[in-house]
Amino acid sequence: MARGRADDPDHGVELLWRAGDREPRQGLSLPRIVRAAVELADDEGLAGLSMRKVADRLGFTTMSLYRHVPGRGQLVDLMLDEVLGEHPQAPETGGWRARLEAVARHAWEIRKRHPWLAEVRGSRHVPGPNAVAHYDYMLSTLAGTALRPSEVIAVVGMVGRFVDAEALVLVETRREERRSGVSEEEWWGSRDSLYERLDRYPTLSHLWTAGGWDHPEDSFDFGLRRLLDGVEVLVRQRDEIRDEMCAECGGPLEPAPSGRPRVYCSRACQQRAYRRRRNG
Amino acid sequence: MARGRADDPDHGVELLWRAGDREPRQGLSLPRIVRAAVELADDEGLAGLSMRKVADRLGFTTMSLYRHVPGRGQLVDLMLDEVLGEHPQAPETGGWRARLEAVARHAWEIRKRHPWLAEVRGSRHVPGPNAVAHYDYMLSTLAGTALRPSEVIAVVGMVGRFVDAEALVLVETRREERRSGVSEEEWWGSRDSLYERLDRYPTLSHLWTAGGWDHPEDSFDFGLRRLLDGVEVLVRQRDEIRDEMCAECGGPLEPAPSGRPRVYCSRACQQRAYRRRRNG
DNA sequence: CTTTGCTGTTTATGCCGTACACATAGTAGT
DNA sequence: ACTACTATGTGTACGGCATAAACAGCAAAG
Repeated sequence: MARGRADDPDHGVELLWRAGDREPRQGLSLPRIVRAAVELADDEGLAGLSMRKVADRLGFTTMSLYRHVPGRGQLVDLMLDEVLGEHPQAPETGGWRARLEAVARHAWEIRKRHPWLAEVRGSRHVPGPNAVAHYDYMLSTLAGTALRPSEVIAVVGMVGRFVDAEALVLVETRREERRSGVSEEEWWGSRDSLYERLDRYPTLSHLWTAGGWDHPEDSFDFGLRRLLDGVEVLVRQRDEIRDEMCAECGGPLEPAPSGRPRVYCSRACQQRAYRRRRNG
Repeated sequence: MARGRADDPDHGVELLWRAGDREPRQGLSLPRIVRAAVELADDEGLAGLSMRKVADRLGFTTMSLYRHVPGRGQLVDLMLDEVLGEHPQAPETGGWRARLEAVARHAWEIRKRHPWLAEVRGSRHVPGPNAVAHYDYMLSTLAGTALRPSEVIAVVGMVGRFVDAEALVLVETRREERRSGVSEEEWWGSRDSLYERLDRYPTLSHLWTAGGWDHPEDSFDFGLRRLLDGVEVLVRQRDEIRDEMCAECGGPLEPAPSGRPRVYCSRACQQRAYRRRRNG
């Protein structure tokens, strides 16, 4: 096995989704390689992850890895699913907002433990079972709202990108601090030759003297709150619309004589929805 | 010149902020290097930007570049400011929301022209004059609101990261499509071996059959709207608070007998604010 | 006329991913 | 029991990357 060329995605799917491989008592094995790679990336970041170093860590030659993994790219895919498997989503209760916030904070925690997660780039990473489980759970937080399917997907995508963007700045500052031995604050504090030239920028100067940089907001908390507020605006909007129209055909909804809120405009629509739910 | 080592940030400041260098009629020069590098990155992305290729494009040897630029990192800093200089911020009118949206869309356009902008990583890029001008303008859009200084800064940071995150997925898909000759849609459409395994994920399946992926939201437009909605919630909240307290000392505000909204609680506060505005 | 500094070149070091040919060992088939 | 095949690990090599260090030519300054 592992004979597929590095650019055969289907082989990657196979590697990701086959479960419970027996691990040989000695020698290399895919899970061992992946775990070593995760450790390495935790220590040195994704840029510091090289096939050579992974092999060294395991006490084998570089090329031995290629007997088990098609290449570096696929190794990263496998690492992704590995760490998501270590942090299963704990089902939360509450409204959509509480659950979505919990899911975002969970992703944030995972990225603090494995900072390289946010550094993974590329649009064609085959998701493994754990990644899909996470994604499905994120989607489920909004499934109960009146958001349209495409909107649910868009919101989840946005939240994911938000967490990654925040994690990315975090890991970058951390790494530069570790590499140079100079803290971010110190480094920027030493840029006098830069600050000398900033007088001519009015708003910047004003916010500076007003102390805007002295007690900055927590970037993640602040951003997450704004983001959820923005989603909430949309959810409320959709809820209002839902209250006025048929959930199946979108037609107008006459108020029920009983005063109880109606969902479908006719018995026909109600049954169509029921059948759709059974089949799909 | 250009004798500073690659890890001397002050030398980078010097390079970025000195204006109007005379360009020699022939031979290398910093502006020519930067322009060639921008062209290259436009074509091949930031990962495709190498000192070798820049030098080739100019018809010089690799090492000749190092006579003018300390290293690749500083070159990227210079490229950043170069392209921001090509797209000056057009002053917009309107409320904070219209202006902030315009500024975000402007940044989005720049990133579509120079996709590598979003790929620039690292927390210690010295900003050049054009970068600072852009930043100052972004800050100014919110200066008229009741947001606290730290909140203005946080919002601007969030918007910037949002645009970069969206630009990043765009450039990544584009590049993979160009590299492989297979469109994103085709590629994912060919992953049958993956889709076979997704039945067990309920929300995912439900949204799939509901057609959530058939007509996806425009990621940038959708996200920007949510984001601005979220900021608006905060602005409104702060405005309410502002209406109830003194803009200078934060103390309670008694309603004026005339009914006209008051801003300061006392003449003393009004004068303090006036003096502060004159000095800062 | 020589010294100095600016500019470009040459060579070399140490990373990286991975293609390819080879060695070895265990196993299935006869 | 002998053979052929397969799985697994190794060694060497190629092309690409950033950049350090030494060197060569040339122009202006002394």
